[in-house]
Amino acid sequence: MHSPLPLQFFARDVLEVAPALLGQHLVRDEVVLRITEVEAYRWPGDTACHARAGRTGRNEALWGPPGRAYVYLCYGIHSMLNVVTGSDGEAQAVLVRACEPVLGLEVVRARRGAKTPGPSLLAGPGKVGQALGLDPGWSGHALHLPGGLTVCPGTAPAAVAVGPRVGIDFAEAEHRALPWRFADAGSRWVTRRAELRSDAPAGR
DNA sequence: ACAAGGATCCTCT
DNA sequence: GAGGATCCTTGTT
Repeated sequence: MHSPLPLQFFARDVLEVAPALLGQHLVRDEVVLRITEVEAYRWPGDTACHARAGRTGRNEALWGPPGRAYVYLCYGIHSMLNVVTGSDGEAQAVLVRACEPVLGLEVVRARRGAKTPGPSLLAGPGKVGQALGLDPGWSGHALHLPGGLTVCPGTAPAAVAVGPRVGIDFAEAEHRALPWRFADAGSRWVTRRAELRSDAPAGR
């Protein structure tokens, strides 16, 4: 069992934290998942960010202190896990889009309904939330304190791939084009590889 | 109280 | 690779 990453890890700009989260572990009880793909969202200046709707009950955790979870329901079905970054009062977060299993594969397969093996088990943000047994009630949960769900040190990727974010056709063209999606270039547990570029990673 | 839209997933071709 | 399923949140009436 590891200690969670400290608060200051999350209390940085989202464009620093997002690539740094690749390879880290999401830990809930006996289930451990290694993060392989993330996206950054940051308000203002990003019409894809949920903060565009203003401060609402649904996105309250997004505006709160860093190191917390922001879990929202998408399409009425999927619980999407975000890690809040920056400082209290800002609205920025990292969406976890994909993971690869480390421990607790049995539990993950049970929660997911044990379909076909391989990356389809955990490649996709709705799948990650389901595998961890999350729902919007987890919004505001501290990820840097022991208990429940935490983010713990893992193994960093050898190379990072970058590309535009997925599923934000509603946003302005300028924001759709931002290369704010980051993935472990060496992992198969990633969605839509064709849209990623493996050259010079951003951040750091 | 109602209509609209959505940071997706799954099942087919 | 494309299309439909699915149902909650939000803003408006």
